[in-house]
Amino acid sequence: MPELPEVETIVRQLAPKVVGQRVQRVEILDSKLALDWPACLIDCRIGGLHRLGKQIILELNGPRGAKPAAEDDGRRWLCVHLRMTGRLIFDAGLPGEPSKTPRSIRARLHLDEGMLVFQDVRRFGTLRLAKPEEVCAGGVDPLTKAFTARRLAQLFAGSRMAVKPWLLRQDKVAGLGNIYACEALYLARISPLRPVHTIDAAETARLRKAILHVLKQAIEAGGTTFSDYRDGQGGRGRFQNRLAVYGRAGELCKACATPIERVNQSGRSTFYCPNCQAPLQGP
DNA sequence: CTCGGAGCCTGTCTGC
DNA sequence: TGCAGACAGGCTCCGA
Repeated sequence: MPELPEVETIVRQLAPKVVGQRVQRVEILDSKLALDWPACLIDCRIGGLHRLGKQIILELNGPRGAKPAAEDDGRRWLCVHLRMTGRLIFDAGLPGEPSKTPRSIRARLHLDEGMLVFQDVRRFGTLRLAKPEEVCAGGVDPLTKAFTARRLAQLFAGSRMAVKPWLLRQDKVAGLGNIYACEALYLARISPLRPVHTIDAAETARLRKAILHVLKQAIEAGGTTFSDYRDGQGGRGRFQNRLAVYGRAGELCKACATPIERVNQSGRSTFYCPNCQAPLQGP
């Protein structure tokens, strides 16, 4: 479940290792990924690596000496979406590594030194190559200055959705997933069941602050490893130890000792404290 | 337009 | 012990 903090962790770890390197060879091991692009990648230089919402973007500069067609500067973005169980791990290719290839490895990008391995057990993840202008940024990124309480209130306007499913909408706010949506609502003491149009200005400001706090803390902890997530070096996150409600149904709320409840919203689990996050107006 | 639900996947866990 | 079924969930697509 790589959400914003997990993707941010991966990007920060991988960037110093891969930026500046050239792509020597591309292996597509999962036919579901088979597209006609691998050849385009050969000899491209990785000019940058960044996060866009939950996506990992590899900026590729065209092969040296190639003459781009008119109105095409040859720049391409390789967009990696990890979805549920995807991993993007740098393998330095040190001698003595096991040669066996797990079935879950879907693609490998061989670089001048080492390689990027795209592994994904459930095969929900995607790889696609696009021109930068074709890549949609989605909603506002919570870590940017554009993510103000006023902006959040504007986005809320007109919707009657419950706030937790609303927070998962990447076209509104890009980067939140189930874990951090639950955690942020707990921190803001807002019920996940509340329709967004009932959330007032003070609560909106509180929620914005809670989202930022949770995301920053999670990035500091290297993300949350519930089961599948691994960082760019194959390591685990540490934020799972600090989750207040997610995955803790039946355990007691740290603030008021009320048992944490789990409900289903739009087919997804929501965890919350029914006392701290009372459906009707907070304290 | 808005919203909920199915479907995509496969490893793991639960219950008979 | 073995096996079927439920479950996990980010995102897209479809229908009410």
